[in-house]
Amino acid sequence: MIPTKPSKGTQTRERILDAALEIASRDGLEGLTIGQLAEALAMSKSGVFAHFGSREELQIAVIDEYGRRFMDDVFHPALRQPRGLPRLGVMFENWLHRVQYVEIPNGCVFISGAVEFDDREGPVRDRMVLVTEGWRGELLKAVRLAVAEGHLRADCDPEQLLFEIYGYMLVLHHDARLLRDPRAVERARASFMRAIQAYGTPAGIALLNAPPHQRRAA
Amino acid sequence: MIPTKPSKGTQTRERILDAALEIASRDGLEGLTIGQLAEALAMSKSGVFAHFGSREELQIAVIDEYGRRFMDDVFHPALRQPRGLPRLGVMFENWLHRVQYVEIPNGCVFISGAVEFDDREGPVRDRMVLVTEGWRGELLKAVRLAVAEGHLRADCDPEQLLFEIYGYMLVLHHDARLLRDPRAVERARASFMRAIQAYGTPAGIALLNAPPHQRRAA
DNA sequence: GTTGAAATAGAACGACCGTTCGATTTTACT
DNA sequence: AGTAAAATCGAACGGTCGTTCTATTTCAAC
Repeated sequence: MIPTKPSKGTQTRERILDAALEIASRDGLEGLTIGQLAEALAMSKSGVFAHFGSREELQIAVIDEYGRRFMDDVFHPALRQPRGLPRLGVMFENWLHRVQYVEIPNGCVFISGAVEFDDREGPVRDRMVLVTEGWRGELLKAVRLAVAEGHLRADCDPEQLLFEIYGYMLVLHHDARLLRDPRAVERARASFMRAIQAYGTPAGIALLNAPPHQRRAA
Repeated sequence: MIPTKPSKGTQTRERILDAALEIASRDGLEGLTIGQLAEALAMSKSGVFAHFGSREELQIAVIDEYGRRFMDDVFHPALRQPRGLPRLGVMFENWLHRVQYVEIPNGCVFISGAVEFDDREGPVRDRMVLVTEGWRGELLKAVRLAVAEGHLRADCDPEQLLFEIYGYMLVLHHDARLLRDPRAVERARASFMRAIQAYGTPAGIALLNAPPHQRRAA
């Protein structure tokens, strides 16, 4: 199938989504309004509106697009690494990189969305849960593979380790953005390393520390 | 000084603040509106408004009151414990207790407020930072005392441990509220215990595990 | 009980919200 | 080039927001 030139509508939709991601990162999904979006794009409110049909659909589209970009930055490149701690380690480093250079400066839709919708029912909340659990599920698989490879101890509870890793990322956001602590990134890395020290096998830890990550390898 | 009977205005202000805390916990400080508040109290908007002078002042009052209640539940009772790991452990348990029975059901103003105001300037953000750093400062003191008492290893970085503990609480909120994971409380406790295993001395760990916490002791 | 102050109500304001609808412009295809 | 469809606009809707006024009611001290 030859890639068709995207229609005008599709192009505009992408432009809108791009601006919407920026606003939603900064102000949250609740702070994302159609009027604001229209002004940023020099369009009319109804022109923007027509592309999504409702604000809820717009919010859901933003969640999906944000998740896609996140996975492209953090998850997919790490799949080139060998299973086990090397792959998990690169996932964490990619994550840290994205947090440092994208989410700390601009905000994170996963985090603000989680807080905004954690006690609200409806399709937006459902999509937040779906996308979050998608990423967490992939992380969990990576941890389990590390156990299977013998890089993490057999008695390591993968969900427990996942819980702790996720916590380090949440507090990294919190400390870097609210408290403006420049040491937060290093603290998060140290926390991860300490967790691996506790849950890892000597062989796995050696594999994690040995080679400089070659994230561009085939 | 004999406690004067609170004037009508003071009484109403407390009623308003009480309802405001409930709404702000659920909907965040941004979701707290004067109209909603007035309806919940069966008052007029202007009647409510007059007690605070502006919405910002109301938000700040909510932050202060929330912080006061938090410290009364979590921090102050723990001061009856001996310095070091016993005190730190009770602080953590009190915290866990409050999260489990207050903040998971109703929401947490510290967390939603942090996300809402982390990239906004102004007095509300400043107060959020102030109250958050107040609590974190007390926690830090408790950790440092545990090092001084020899309950935590001399090479333990108190700010690093604090970072990790705070992370466990943030992910506990996240998992319990967004993902509705009932195991999150146990996961947070296990994370804390693992951190203490890593940073603690044998003497300190023994002190932490030995006596059932007697939180009512003088 | 009277009186001055404090507390509350009620209406109105300009602003922005999401959404609808009909008119108009722009695109895409034969 | 002509035409049907797609895209966009502009105005309007009811609603809620924080805030400002001016009354009116309620409180508290003498």
